[in-house]
Amino acid sequence: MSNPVGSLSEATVYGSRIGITEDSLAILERNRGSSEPWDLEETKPSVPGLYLSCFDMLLTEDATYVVKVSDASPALAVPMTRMEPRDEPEQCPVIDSQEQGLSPGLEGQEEERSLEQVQSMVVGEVLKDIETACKLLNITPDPMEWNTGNVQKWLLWTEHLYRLPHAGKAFQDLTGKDLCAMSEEEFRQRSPQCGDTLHAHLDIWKSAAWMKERCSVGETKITVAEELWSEADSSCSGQPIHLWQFLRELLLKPHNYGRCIRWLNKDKGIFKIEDSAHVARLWGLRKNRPAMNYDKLSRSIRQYYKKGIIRKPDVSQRLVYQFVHPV
DNA sequence: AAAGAGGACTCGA
DNA sequence: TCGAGTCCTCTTT
Repeated sequence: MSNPVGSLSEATVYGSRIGITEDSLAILERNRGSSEPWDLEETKPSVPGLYLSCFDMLLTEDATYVVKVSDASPALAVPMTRMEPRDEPEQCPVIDSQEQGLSPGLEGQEEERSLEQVQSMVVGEVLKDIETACKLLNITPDPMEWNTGNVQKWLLWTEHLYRLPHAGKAFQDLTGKDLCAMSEEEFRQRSPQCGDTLHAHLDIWKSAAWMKERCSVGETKITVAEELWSEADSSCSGQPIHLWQFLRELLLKPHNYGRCIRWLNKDKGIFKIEDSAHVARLWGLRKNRPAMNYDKLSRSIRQYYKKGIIRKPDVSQRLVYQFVHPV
C-alpha cells in the first residue's frame, strides 16, 4: 500500500466532500498543512450534489454511491485525475462529458457513472486508510469503542498526520464515547488551535464506522449461503480482494450490478458477464487500475481455470463462466 | 469484431 | 512465491 500518511490525507479531503459536513470540509482545508499533495482550492468549484449528508451516503450499499446530481460539474475530472496520477492515459474513465459532446441522455448516464466511480474510489480509499491506521494503532475503527488509551493513540496519530499541535492533554481521560458526544464547539474549547480539525477527522471516522455497521447489518437479510460467501467481501475485511471474490460481490448485489453481471444458474454457480466493459471498469476501480479492460480481466479469470476456482461451463458460451465450487 | 485461450513477462505484497 | 496486470499471438464464435 502507498504511504498511509499521504494517502490518508488525500482520501480524507475527498471523503469529507461526500460524507462529511461542509463545515468539516472547510475546517480540514483551512488546517491542511502545506505538505498536502494537491490544493483543494482548485478542486472546490461548486458541486452541490457531492455534499451529501452522512445519512444519505451511509444508506447506500457497498462503496458505490449513486447520487443524483443534476448539475454535476466537469470539474470533477480534476479529483479523478489527481487520485490516479499514474501515467496510464489509455483507458482513464472519461469524466468530462461536455467535451465529449454526448447526447443529453448519454451525458446524464456518463455523469452518473463518473460520479459513482469518483465516489467509490474516494470512499474506498478512506476506508482503506482508516483500516491501515487501525492496524498500526491497534484500535477498532469505531470511535465509540475507544477507551481513553485508544483516544490518545488516535489523537497522536491525527496530530502527527496533519502536523497539528499536541492536544492530547486537553482530551485526557475521555473515552471514544465521550469524544463522539462532543460538539465542534466543545472540541474548540478544549483545543482552540486544532479542536475543529480533530472534530472534523473524528466525523470521518464516525461515518466510516457507521458505514461498516450498515455493511454488515445489510447482509443479514440474505440467505445463509450468501452470508458464507459474503465473508469474502473485501469491502468489509480489509484484505486485498481476489477477482473471484469481487465477481461474487457483484453477483450478490443484483440490485446494483444485475445489468452488468448476473447469475444464469445460481445453484451451479454459472454466471454471465452482461457488460464486459463495465465489469472491467468496476474491477479497475476496485484495484486502482484505470487501464483495466475485459481482455486483462478475462486473462485473470482464465488463470483460475488451472486453480479450479472458475471454469467455463460444459456448454461454453461467450461471457459465461462457472464457479467450480458454488455455495 | 469481440471473445477466448494461453505463453511470457513484470510487479508488488 | 503468489496473484494479478500487461502484452502478445493465435483461434473461435
